[in-house]
Amino acid sequence: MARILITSAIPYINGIKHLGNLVGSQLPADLYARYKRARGDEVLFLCATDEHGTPAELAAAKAGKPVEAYCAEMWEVQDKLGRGFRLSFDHFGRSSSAQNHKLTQHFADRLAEAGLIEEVVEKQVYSVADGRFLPDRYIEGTCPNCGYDKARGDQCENCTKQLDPTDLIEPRSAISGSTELEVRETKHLYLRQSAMRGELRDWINSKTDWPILTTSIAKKWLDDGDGLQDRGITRDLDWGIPVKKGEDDWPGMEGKVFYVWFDAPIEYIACAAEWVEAGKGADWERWWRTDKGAEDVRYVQFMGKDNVPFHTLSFPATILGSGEPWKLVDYIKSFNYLNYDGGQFSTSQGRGVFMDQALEILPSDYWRWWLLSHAPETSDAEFTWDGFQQDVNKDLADVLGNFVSRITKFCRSKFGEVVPEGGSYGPQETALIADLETRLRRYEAHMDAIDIRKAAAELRAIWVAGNEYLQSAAPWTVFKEDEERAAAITRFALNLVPFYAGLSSPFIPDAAAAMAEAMGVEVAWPESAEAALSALPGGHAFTVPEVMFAKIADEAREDWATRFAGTRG
RNA sequence: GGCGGAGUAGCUCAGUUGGUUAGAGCAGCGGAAUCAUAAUCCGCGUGUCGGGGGUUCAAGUCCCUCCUCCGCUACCA
Repeated sequence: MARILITSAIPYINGIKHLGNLVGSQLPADLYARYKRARGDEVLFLCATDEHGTPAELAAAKAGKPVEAYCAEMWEVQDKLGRGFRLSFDHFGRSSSAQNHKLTQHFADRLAEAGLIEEVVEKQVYSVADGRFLPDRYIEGTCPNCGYDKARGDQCENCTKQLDPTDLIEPRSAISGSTELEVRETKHLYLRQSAMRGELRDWINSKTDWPILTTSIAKKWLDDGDGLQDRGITRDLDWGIPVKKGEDDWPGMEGKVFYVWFDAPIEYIACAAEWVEAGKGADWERWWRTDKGAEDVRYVQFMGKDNVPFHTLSFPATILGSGEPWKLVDYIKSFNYLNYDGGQFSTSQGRGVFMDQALEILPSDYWRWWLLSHAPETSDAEFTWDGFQQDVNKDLADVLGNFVSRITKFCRSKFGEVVPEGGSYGPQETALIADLETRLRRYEAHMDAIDIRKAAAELRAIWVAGNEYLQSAAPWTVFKEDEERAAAITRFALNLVPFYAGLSSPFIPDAAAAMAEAMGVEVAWPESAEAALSALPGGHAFTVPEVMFAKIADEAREDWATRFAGTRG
C-alpha cells in the first residue's frame, strides 16, 4: 500500500471561486485522491483557504467587517461549497491558523540562520489617506507612454508597457482615489533565492517526468535575464503572520507581516498539523518529515499554471533552505485555463458560472463529469452551454443513466427485483469480460498517470460497452423463446451496474453511491472484470433506482446562458 | 518586446521516438431494435493537419520564417 500526499492549490479567501478555478486544482486533486483511496492506498488530501494580503483586507473593508471576521465567514462559505462539490479533503484548513503562524515563523528563523535572509531598505509608495503602503498594482494614473488614464503602477493595460509607480502622471490610490501619495522608506526581508539557484536547477532537472508546462515555467524563471531573483517575503500590512524569528521578535521588523506567498505554501504543511488538531489524524510529521516516516510518501500537487513559479521555486527554496528534512514535491500537475463562452471567466466582472450558482442549478456530478472530462490539460479549454448540455445529456443521461434504467426495469418486469438465476454465460459474455478487462487496465493506467481526459474517455467507453452488449444480446427478444438464457443475460448486465459504480466513483461519487445502493452493495474498485461481473449472485435483491440524471432541457440551457452572460447579481 | 503554450473534420479534442488509406466523441444523414430517461446499437468523414519555404525515400510529427489566439513577465494572489 502506497502513501500519497495530495495538495490542491489553496483558493484565495476573497470571494467565491468560479468553475475555472475549481477545475484548475481542487477538482482534479479530488479525482486523484478518490481514485487512490479506491485502489487501497493511504491518502492524505489537504486544502485550505489562502487568507492574507491586501485584497483580503480591502474586501473586508468593503464588506464593513473586521478582516478576521470576514475571513472566518468566507472560510465557512468555501468549506460548504467544497462539500457541495464533494471535494473529499481530509482537512480544509486556513492559512491564518495558529499552526501556520508557528511554522512560517519557524521557517523564517531557519532561513535566517542559514544566511538566506537579507534585510533590504527600499522605497515604496505610501498613501496618507488610506494609511497604508500601496502595492504597485493599487496605484493608478496616466500612462506616460500612451496617455491611458487608468494605467496601473506595474503595467499599463492599454499599451501593455511595464511601468514603475513613479512613472505615472498624476498618480492616485486605486483604493480611495487619493492623490496624497508619498514615497517612504521601509525595511523588508528578502529570501536569497539567487543563492540557491544551482540547487534548485539540479532539483528541477531531476524531474524528467513533469509536464512541459511545469518545467518550462520553472526554467524560465531560473535562467531568464540575470537569473533567479531574490524575493521580498514581508509586507507592511496589518493582516498576516507577524514577522518573527521563530518565537523571538525580529528587531526592526515590528508591525510587519510575512508576504502571503511566503506563508501560503507553508500552509500545506500546517494544514496537516491542523488535521491532527481537529482530531482527524494522529501524526502529521510522518507525512511531511522524511526523518519521521515520510521517506516513502509520494507527494503530488495540483495547481493552475499561474501558480507554478511559487511551487517550483519559492516554496522549494524555503524547504531546501531550511536545512531540515521536509518532504519536497514529487509531481506537479498543472493546468491551463477554462474559458467561458469565447472569453475568460471573470471574478471581477461576474462573468461565467461560480461554484454557488452551479450547485443551485444542477447536482455536483453534472459539473464534475463535464469539467473533468474537459480538464484544460494540454491547452486552454472552452465551456459553452450548448456543449455542456449535449455532453452531459449524452454521457450521463443517455449512456450511463439509461443503461442502469433499462436493465433494472427490464429485470423487474420479467423476473422481479431480484437478480435472476439459471442459464449460463456464453461467448458474448466471455468477449465482454475480456474487453472490459483491457479497458479497466487502460483506465487505471490513465488515472495513475493523471491523464484526466483520457481516463474520462475510457470510462465512457466502458459505459458504452454495456449498451453494446445489451443491444446485441437482446434479452427482450431471447426471453420469448429461452427464458433461462434471458435470465443469464440479465444477470450479467445487472452485474455491470456495481462494476460501473466502482469505476465511476472518482468522477461522479453521488451517482456511484446511488447505483451501488440500488444494487444493495458497497462501492468498490474491481479487482478484475471477471471477478466483479460475478459479484451479484442469482437471488440477490435490488431496487430500481430513480432516474439518475435528468436531462438538461433547451429552455433551461437558454435561461442559464442568459443569466450567466455578465455581471452576477 | 522576452519566454512559454496552442492553432488537426461543423463543434470539443486524440495523434509515443517522422513510416501503411490522419482518428475519437458530439452534431448531421441512413438503417436496426423496441428493454429503457423518444433513451440504445450499426453504418456513413475528398479535412489545403494556421500560411510559406526547407531536410528526407517518407513530415500533422524535424528545421527556418510569417500569421492568429492565450498565459506569464517577478509588489494581485
